[in-house]
Amino acid sequence: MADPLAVVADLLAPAFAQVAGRAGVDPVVRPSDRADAQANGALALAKELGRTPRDVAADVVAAARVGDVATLEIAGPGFINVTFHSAFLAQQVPVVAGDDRLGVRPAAAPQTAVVDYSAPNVAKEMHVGHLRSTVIGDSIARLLGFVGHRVIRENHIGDWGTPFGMLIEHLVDLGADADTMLDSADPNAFYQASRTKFDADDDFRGRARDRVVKLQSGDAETLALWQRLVDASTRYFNTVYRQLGVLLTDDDLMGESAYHDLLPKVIERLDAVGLLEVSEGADVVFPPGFTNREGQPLPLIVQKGHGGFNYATSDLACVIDRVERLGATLLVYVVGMPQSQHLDMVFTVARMAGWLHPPAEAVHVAFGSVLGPDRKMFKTRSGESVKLQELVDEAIERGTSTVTEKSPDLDPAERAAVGRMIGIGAIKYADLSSDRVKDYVFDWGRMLAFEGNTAPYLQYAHARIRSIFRRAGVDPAAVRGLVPSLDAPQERALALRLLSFDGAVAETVERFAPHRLCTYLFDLAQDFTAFYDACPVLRADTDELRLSRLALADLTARVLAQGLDLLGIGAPDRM
RNA sequence: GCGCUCGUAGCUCAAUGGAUAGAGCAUCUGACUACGGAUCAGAAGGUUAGGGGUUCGAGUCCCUUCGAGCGCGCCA
Repeated sequence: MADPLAVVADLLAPAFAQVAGRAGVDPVVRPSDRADAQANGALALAKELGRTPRDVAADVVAAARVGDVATLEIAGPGFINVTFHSAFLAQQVPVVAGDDRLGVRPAAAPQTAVVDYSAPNVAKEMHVGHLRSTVIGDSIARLLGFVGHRVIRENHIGDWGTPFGMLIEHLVDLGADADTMLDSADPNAFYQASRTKFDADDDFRGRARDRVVKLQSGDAETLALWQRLVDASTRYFNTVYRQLGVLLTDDDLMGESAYHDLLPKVIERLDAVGLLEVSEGADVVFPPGFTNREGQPLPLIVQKGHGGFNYATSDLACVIDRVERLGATLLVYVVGMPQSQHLDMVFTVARMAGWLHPPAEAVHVAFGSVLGPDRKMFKTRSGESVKLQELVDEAIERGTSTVTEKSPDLDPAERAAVGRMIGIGAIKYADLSSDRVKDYVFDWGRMLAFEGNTAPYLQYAHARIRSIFRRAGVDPAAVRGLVPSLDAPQERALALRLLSFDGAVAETVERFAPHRLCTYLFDLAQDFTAFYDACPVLRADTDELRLSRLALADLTARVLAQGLDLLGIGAPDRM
């Protein structure tokens, strides 16, 4: 069982090897608009063999044993067009339908993958900036798990550092009122109030600095106060996470504080391998290839002049912890583009120090910004960053009101659940459906539209299929062993698309590119509506054809639901 | 100044170095008393920002110009 394109690639590989006289020639099988697929390998091979591409293609076709899978045809300068036998496609449908993973093959080499995402700060608001990391990271965690990797989610919250001196002192000053302040609707208020006091009050500033020292040295009372701050923020993060429907829980928290004890060790170990240098009073490492404004070597500062550590140190401790304690072989950082140079330097230093070495690798899954209607950074009218909580609330509200309008007969509980699925799905899908390295414009109207490449369109296709089954009175499980008829072109196209889920997931994972999966699901939904329009299901001419089409519809619904789930999006049965 | 990312149809976006650059929205034309019209079929719309190069083949790789955004020693 596999994607038909992968099947034909495997079948062509020996023929290419025979013609080339060596193994390891890529048949270069790609989707095609001229046929079901095309193999482009002959063009590249012709150069190597000093022959014409068409000659090479002819030899490959002659040597290929594709049996009853497909027909091969040479076209153009030397493409090999592949047309699958409909019987082969039909026979593959129940194989995929009978598989819990819907034909998706497990990863050839399962890894232990740490996915670092979301990363909000304690005592601060979550804003749009956290949206992308949270949504993309969650999808990648789901995808990696689905293809069989061992996934460790890590939420690297900002829970350590000098600001905690003033935050804790402010907590002390508030006394009995502290809890209401901490749990107030606006987490920024607490931070702002302490900041204001810090800037205005010399005495407070002094206490805050003393408090940092106490915190660093592990003073029990201070740690207890610190813990109250962390707990309050964690409660707040969790409400947002539950509303967003992301996987993160308290078990995934791995804040900066967790690495605190490892920081001196990082310095020692850098020194031990001879990488540590002193520059302007600070301990630094100079990774090659990085320069500053003046064109001089750019250091990664691991210990400040006054002896404190900074984020580079804790990021290095992170690498060590993930590789050595967790046994990670894949370190995924779902962090915005602006940090690319910093992460690049950290990875480089970690490699130089011997902490990050094959097969372990680190990947920066970078993403662009969320833009407002003016195509500038998404901000409120007053120039503040948009609160994630408000965005989520509005999404649910908008989703719910569309459901109320379109399906007034749903009972209130289901309406609320479906409204949330639509609103949250819309936000997530808008974020995931374009190439993550690019910026995108946040636009309620477009993301909630029922037309076009949106979550509601996909959810609707799913709901419609479920509706067919309710009407048909047929248990979906009963049609899963059927070999469907693929006589109509729409049936055949739909079947081929369904069988390609495997390949779509594979390339999505390989490139950490959820938008590839989105494109696939949109294509699938379009293939389905074309099928639905042209091929009557419940009114099919024969019972056999009715069941055959129900089988295709059922598999479509399951692939849609599974695909959406991998994006972290729900698929309602009615909407 | 140096570095990174982006620039594709009116708009929003696709396109693992492969044939004639594809979708959706909007626009226009058509279909069906509709298995949920939240539909389907079709048309029109392009010098892939400009220039040069590599390649059998470039939106994609390299160089360069222009434009946009973001970084660049003790914040995270």
